[in-house]
Order: sequence, then C-alpha cells, then structure tokens
Amino acid sequence: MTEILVVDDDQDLRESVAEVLGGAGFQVAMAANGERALEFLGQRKFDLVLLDLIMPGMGGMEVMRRLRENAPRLPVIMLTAFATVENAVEAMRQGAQDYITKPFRVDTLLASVRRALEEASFETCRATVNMDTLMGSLANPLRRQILFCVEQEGSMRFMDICRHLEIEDHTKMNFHLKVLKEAGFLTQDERKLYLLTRQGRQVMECARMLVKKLSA
Amino acid sequence: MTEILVVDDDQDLRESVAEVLGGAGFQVAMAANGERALEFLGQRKFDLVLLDLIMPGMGGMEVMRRLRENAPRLPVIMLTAFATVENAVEAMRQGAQDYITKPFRVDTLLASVRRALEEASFETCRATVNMDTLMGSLANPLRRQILFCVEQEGSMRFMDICRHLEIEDHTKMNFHLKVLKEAGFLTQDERKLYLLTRQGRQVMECARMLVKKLSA
DNA sequence: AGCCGCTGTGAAGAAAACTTCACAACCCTC
DNA sequence: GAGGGTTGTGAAGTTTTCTTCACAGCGGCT
Repeated sequence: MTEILVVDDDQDLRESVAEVLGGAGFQVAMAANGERALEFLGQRKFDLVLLDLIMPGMGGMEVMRRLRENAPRLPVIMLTAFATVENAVEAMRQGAQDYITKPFRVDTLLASVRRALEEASFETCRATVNMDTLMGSLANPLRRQILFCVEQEGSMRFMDICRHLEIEDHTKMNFHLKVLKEAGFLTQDERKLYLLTRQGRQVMECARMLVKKLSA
Repeated sequence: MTEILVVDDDQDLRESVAEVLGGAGFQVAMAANGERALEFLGQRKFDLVLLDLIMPGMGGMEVMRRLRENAPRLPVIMLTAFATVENAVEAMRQGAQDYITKPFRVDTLLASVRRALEEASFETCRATVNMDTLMGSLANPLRRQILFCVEQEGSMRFMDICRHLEIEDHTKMNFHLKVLKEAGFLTQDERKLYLLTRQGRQVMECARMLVKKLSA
C-alpha cells in the first residue's frame, strides 16, 4: 500500500487533499506543521510527501532539508499559495520532485503524485547487483575516471578514453574496460563505442551521492 | 580554461553576457539560436551552457533535451524574460542547474555560473582523494560485515566481532579493523570497544540505500 | 600491396591486498 | 603469581589485482 504524508497548516486543504488521495486508492497520513511531519517521518516509512512551502514554524523547505538527511530519495512535492519563480527553482534545486501552486485542480495533483511515484519506483526496481563486484569495480581510481568521463561524454571510442585520461598503455585501459564490462556498468554498441549501461548510470549517481554525504 | 556557450536570439544580451563572463575569466562562445548551439556542442566541448528558454525556431527546452543525449551531465542554466512557475519547474525537472529571469544582475549570473561549475566539478577533483580509501575499505566483504554488525550492536568488543562473524584467526580481524580505523569509519573508546564514527554511519546508510536501489 | 593507427588477446612480471604465524603485553581470576 | 582469555604487533607467506610486453587482426589511406 502506497502511503502519502500530507503536510499543511490549513486544515481544510489538508483534509480535502487527503480525501482526493484516499479516493484514488492511497493511504494518507496528515501533519499540521513541519515538526509534526518530521516526527511522523521518523516513525514510519512513507512513499511520498506533499509539503506546504509556507507554514507557521518550520517551513516546507526546511522540512525537506531535514528529511533528506534520513531519506535522500523520498519523493517530495511542494505545494504553495504564494508561488514565485525563485521559490520554485530553489525547491527543485533542493530535490523536490514537483512544485504545485494553490489552488490546483484535482487531476493536476493526482498526475503529479502518480508521476513522482512512478519515477521513484523506477529507481528502486532494478536487477540485483553483487556488492562485491560493485565495490570492487569502484575501488580503482582509474575505473572511476573511466565511468566518469564516459558518463560526461555520453559515448566514447577506445582511444579517446585513453587520450582523455592520459593513459599511454592501451592494454592497461583494456584491462579496466573489461572489468567494467564484466561488472555490467559499461557496454559497447555496434560501432564499438563505449557507453554506460543503465546500471552504470545508477552506480555513478550513487557514488556521487555518497561523496556528497561524506563531505557534508 | 573553462568554456561557456551562450545561446540567445537577442544579440545585445548575448554580447553583454559574453562580456561579463569574459571579464570574469571565462572563455565564451555564442550561438544565436538552438540549431546553431547544437552544432557547436557537437564540435567542441563546453563546461557550461547558458540557454535562452524562448527563441525563434528551437526553444531552450528542446535544445536541453537534445544535448542531454550526448552530454548527460553538462550543466545548463536557463535564462528567460517570460518566467512562469510552470516553466521554471519544468526546466528544473529536465535537469537545468538553475533558472534565471531577465533582467538579472551581473553578480546573480556570475554566482549561478560559479555554483553550477562548482557542483559539476565536485566529483572530479575533491572527491577522488577520499574516494580511494572509501571504496577500498568497502571493497572487502568482511569489512562490510564488520561495519554492519558493529552498527547493529552499537558497540562491540574485539572478540565478540570475531565470534559473531565466525573468524577464528583474530589477527586477520585485526588487519581489517585497522583498515577501517585508518579509513575513519571505526574507532575505539577508552574501554577498547569498537564503534562506528559519524562517517561510518553515513557510509552504512549509503551502502544500504545502494543495495536497496540496485536490488529490486 | 604496404603502412599505420585502432582495437584487442594472453601470458609473464610487479604490486597491492590479504592471510598466517610467532610472539608479547595486559587484564582477570583462582 | 600462575593460568587463561583478550587485544595487539611485525614479519613472512599467499592470493588477488594490476601493469607490462609481445603479438595479431582489422580498416583506411597512399
């Protein structure tokens, strides 16, 4: 069952949103302010949070920042009556999945919720990856550089990778490319161009997130 | 040298932006429309693109979509005179780094450019240093188990870890504990109890999330 | 054809990571 | 203070990973 947390200081809006979502088959919990919302989030697992930007006490932006510490990938949709471009951009930069201005149509809300959930589930449902090969592949700095630069460029030829990373010995490069191919992070298309697999892109995203968290 | 591509159909704005960026030490190229921009992007490598949202012919959003195919991580900053919340949200959803409304102050533009470049270079430079020890530590399955069970128990004595993981040779355990201590993920308190550092806890959280993401 | 750059293989050698062994200090408790 | 479990060190081996080397097919160019 998909559980959604609705956070808004306006009781009417909270309840009407809950009713709409409930009618669409979602399980809904409600919180009247940011502090209460964080409390909920600490206790239970939710699949999505609808968050009012402007509330007395802790605002939506701050709530999102805090919940990101424990649930970096939890989808958040920001709601607000006082929409500005600056607020919207800031919310999206902070990792909101969408930004909806009040008043909104019921189908707008539902479309946004469904889309956010869709994207989130797309992320989680993946083929299993062996932790050993995953870490083993990333343990080598040259291999990380390969993944990184292939990701940047989209697709690269063998010699381009060599030159880009200033590796003279092409057989060395070949060795590492092989490792990455066997780990399933890299493939070659029909023209022998190297490119990241879906898993490869996923791994890079995880690595980036890890670095971000550790240097925070 | 950091190269920036400025795409705008308004010649005056294009040139004044180029002047500002040039004055700040960036190398600047200009394109008057989307088609021309994509042509440039195919030929040369840029570090950042400033993109007008609304242009005759191909709009900024479409340009961004296309350039993402070949350069998924190239930072894009969207510029527009006709800002709406919807446009801003859509641009950010598509992966723009920022969204600036015209007219803008020079320092706003420069701040945004610097921030986007900073975030883009994040993983390449600063990350690589810690990344080695980080991945190296996690590459070994026994070490992951150690971190995991210490996290579970909160704190553990040396022999308890050995027995819990069914390792007879205590010097082997000692070797791995040392690695983890040197990586900064594990410490000992005054009673020689092993416990996770703050970083250690972060790493475990990331590892867990990684598993969750990569395995259905 | 002959040359040259690109892409690749397998095997040998070097380096790093890991394991094992011998030994020792330090509590406990009897 | 003798004995046994705990925690630790450094050096010698073993295994794994990484690098280097010799060689070879392929495609384009002159």
